[in-house]
Amino acid sequence: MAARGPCRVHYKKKVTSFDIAELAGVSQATVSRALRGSPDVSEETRQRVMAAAESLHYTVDKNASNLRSKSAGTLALLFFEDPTPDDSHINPFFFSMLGSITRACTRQGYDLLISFQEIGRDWHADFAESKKADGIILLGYGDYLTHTSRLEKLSRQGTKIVSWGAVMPNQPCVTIGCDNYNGGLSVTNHLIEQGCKRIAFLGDASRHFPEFQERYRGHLQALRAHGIEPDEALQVDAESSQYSGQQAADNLLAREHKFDAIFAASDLIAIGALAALNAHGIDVPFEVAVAGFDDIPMANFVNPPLTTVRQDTRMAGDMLVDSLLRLIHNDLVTSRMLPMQLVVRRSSLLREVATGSAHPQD
Amino acid sequence: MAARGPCRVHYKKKVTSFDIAELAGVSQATVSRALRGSPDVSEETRQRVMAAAESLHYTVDKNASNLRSKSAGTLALLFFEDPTPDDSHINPFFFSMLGSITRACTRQGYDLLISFQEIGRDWHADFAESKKADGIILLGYGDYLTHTSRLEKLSRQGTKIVSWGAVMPNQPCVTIGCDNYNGGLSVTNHLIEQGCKRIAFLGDASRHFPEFQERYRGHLQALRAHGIEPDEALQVDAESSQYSGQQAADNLLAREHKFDAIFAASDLIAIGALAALNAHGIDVPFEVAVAGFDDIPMANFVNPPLTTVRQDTRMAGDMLVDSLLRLIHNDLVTSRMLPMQLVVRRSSLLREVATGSAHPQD
DNA sequence: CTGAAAGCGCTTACAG
DNA sequence: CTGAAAGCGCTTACAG
Repeated sequence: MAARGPCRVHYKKKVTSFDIAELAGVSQATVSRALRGSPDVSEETRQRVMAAAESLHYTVDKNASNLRSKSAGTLALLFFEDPTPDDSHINPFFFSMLGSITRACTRQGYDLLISFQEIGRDWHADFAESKKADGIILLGYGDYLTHTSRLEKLSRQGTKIVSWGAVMPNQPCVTIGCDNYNGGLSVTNHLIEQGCKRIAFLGDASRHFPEFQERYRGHLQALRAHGIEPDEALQVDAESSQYSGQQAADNLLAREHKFDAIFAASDLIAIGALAALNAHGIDVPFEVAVAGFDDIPMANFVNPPLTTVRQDTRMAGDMLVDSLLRLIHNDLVTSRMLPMQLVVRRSSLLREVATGSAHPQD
Repeated sequence: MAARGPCRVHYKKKVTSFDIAELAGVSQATVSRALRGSPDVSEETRQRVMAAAESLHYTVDKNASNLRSKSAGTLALLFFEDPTPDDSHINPFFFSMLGSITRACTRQGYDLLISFQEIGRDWHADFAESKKADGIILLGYGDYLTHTSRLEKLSRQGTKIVSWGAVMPNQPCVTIGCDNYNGGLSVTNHLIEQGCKRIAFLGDASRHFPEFQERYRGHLQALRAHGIEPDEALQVDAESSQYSGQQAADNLLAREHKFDAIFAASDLIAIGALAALNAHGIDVPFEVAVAGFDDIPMANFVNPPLTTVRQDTRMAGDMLVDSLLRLIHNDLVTSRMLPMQLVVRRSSLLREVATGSAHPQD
């Protein structure tokens, strides 16, 4: 019985470098060299090999080449944000990062593997992860403390890791992050300049969320610099989600402490707060000014448009990939802090300010 | 000179299945079988192998196993949304999909490679893509027509592809999508029930955007079923972005045709329209009711909360991965349409309706 | 149920 | 500048 139908696919034998070698009239080794751009191959030979490869739609088998050369040619992106029941509530900010990281990888000739596995749960899966990729990029607003010991263990095993987050001493791995402290500082300076005196902070400012903590530090510093005594009753914990922001704002309103501004530790929190204020019939910005952090694309389209701190996701992605590759090549790498930029929009505009433009940093 | 410092890393020899074999006192072949869960291995042997593997932190080398078994163990996710200058303006809806696709892959033991390369540009990169992964999942609200011929070519070369999009005859590949037609139908039915008579449609309803086109078809059908003659002046092209939605709404307002509702082809468009209406001091919903499509997480947090059509991203992701795997295994696969659900929120509520619950479909 | 052996498709010293 | 050959770490008939 002649095989037909489902077996059809087997007839098409895989094109290998030997096929190209034969067609180009060279050895298989030379094909490999030519295709990898080795300087040892004469230009004329290379041309012939390239043409042969093209004509047979040949591409190098990644598995074979990686096996042989002992590099995966792949980086892994691990979202370790604390899981929400609903997958969808991931910070859009990280989606921007995803874009820039992907492009940076492509530019560098690496593939990008992606995973949402919580690093907190399945030790084995993480480890497997570390063997499939040459290195790992960590992304998330999750609880750092629960991850720290794990990170240290992975690092000790030689896994190459860079993380987006708070650039601080004693981080378990190379970290790239924005200048959260000065971001917090400029937001609160701006709110004070607008005449706000009782500024609430929405976000968990504990050691578990070092980025929020840094933003809060900047906030406190700005208050003190203006002779305003911080009031603990004006800080309400929140994770980075609209829902959490909404709840935090509701909490704050229930406390019946007066406040004239909200500085939310992230745009999602700010947008949740906006919804809560709205539901209570409170006018933004005239009764309560609001500012966020991240400058997600939506920030410019909520009502009113949200004052926030822009992080340069493009540069962040480039730098994460660049740092990881240096780590992989055993080059020198250090953690780095990226500049940020205050973006003033209507949600905090009580007085005239040069609109749309960045606020000068102090 | 004894090597030190940077060479340190070479001392740590890679753990292979031979090491496990020795430790467990079996052959390397048995290690492989035990770890892959072959029924040919006695439970007792398996236990011993597992323990040995664990104690040496051994994990199977993916490159080697894939090379041998001739499968990449990897699926690729290709975003082919028409590129924006700024990476960040990708539809959050697809981020939800990304989450569910990732999890579905993990469940099935596949890795997920991700790429934003526009399928329209680099033929070679695409082809390479297709060799690195066992199959490709296509995601995007981009212009289908420009991609069709390319898809057909890839399909003909035996590349396994499934696409998220409009389920229609003559699609170049297996397609999973939601019921856009009935989605459009129920939105417009709902708006009419609320008393709206002149309903604008914001979105490119041409063959280039078949999903929008289907939503528009449903919209027209609902109008006609209620004896309302569609007015071409009330359809304005828009791509799926807030900016484009804002512009479209501005355009619509400039036309000075009266309208009492906007049905936006996506939530991003709707949110842009909301911003435009706002800027013009037009009250939503009482002067103009607004509805979108997708139910992105932000839809519930804009002001007012947005009526929209929910697509089940969880099921969508499962189904995309499942279909692709069937395709890879040469099983029978057909395109499938997923149910959708109208979600009524304040942006379209002119009369009393059972709040928060789904609107009964007609 | 287990082992010995072949071989997946490359890369890279080594030798010329 | 090129070729012959070894070998990366697995999986899987094949034989027992």
